[in-house]
Amino acid sequence: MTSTSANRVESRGRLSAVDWEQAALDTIAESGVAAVAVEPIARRLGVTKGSFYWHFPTREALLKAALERWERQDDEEFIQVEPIRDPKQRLRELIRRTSREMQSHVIYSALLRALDHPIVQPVMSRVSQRRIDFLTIAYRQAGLERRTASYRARLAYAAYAGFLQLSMQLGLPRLSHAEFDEYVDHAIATFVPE
Amino acid sequence: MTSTSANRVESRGRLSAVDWEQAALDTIAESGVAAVAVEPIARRLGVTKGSFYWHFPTREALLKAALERWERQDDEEFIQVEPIRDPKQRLRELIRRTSREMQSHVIYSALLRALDHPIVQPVMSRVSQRRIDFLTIAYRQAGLERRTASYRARLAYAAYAGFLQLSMQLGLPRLSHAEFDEYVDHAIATFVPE
DNA sequence: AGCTGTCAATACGCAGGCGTACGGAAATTT
DNA sequence: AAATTTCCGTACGCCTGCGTATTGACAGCT
Repeated sequence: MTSTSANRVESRGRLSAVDWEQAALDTIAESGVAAVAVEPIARRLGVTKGSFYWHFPTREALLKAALERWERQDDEEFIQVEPIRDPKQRLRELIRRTSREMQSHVIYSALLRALDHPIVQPVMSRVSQRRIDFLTIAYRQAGLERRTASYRARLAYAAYAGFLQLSMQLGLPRLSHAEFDEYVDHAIATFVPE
Repeated sequence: MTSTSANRVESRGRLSAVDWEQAALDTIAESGVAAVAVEPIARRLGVTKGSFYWHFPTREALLKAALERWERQDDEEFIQVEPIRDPKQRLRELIRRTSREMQSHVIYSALLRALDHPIVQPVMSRVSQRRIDFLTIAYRQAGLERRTASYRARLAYAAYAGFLQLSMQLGLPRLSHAEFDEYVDHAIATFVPE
């Protein structure tokens, strides 16, 4: 549950910078980076621009702060899978998680559509690199040769990114529940050795 | 070579609707769908809005016409690989082509970042569906069971879409020429049976 | 009670893009 | 050559979003 509504009247009377950052992230999830505009978000929060320009010097500053917040949250989420000792099991679990609670990947998907933006780009670059490294390590531990592990990790990650795009926006694959499970199993069989 | 410049002065004196559509496609390739605006493209073509609103009733109409043009061009391009009889060979060739002349996939990548747009969405839906069907048929001919072929096709296509996004905008994978070739070979080994 | 700092409303100017109205020039037809 | 069609320029009004300036409301401290 992200605080989607939060008319500040019914919560507390004043806003903080964090409120604006969270509202920006909600907006990104719903309508993408381009929708992060001062006046619309102000309306959403039930205030006017006057509030915003007290907390932030500019629109870009809000975007930057929001993305840094997201990046930190994202790191924490990834750590949950790390303790799994068996690397293959860790990879399978990773794929399964991704396929299920995609809601948490909505923002990633939205940011993927804004990779040309100068503020978004470095954030995504870092996040993607860390995730690919994570995969690479797992593949190495699973016994793959160094370069092979690297390629496989990149490939699996590309599939992840593409899958998000296609399923979020295009509704592809148009599958039943049972078929979807089979699809995920197929992905695991294809990407996880043995 | 798309007609990137084409100051109408030095070609012919007047423009047609097709000129505007092509300019729109060039703009999409360079700066994305959001950059398809009347006045900037008019400046690019060396005319004013007066011209545009003679050929098109609205901005949306231009976008629609441009995308329909692209969709037709895209279909023709795909037919080139179709005559290859051996399905596995056909799949390999498809992957190789995609990895090389990515320039022709620039527009696809740009449209992928605008899947939320009501005009873009149905076009991409059709194009993606046709391509996935194309892959599915190849996989079936290669001996895969019906549902397995379907899943494999979707998975390979997701990898294609994700690869485009990551490589176009993020510069990932950051590989040398030799490494890149190995990477492509790895993709083929992973996605094409045997 | 008064001061001060914090947050927000109002009002303004500016820029860029959309769409309209109208008029003019050049090419094409008759 | 005159009329008509085709194409384009100019000027305007509208809207939306950015950022600034100014003023005001309220809280906490003294």
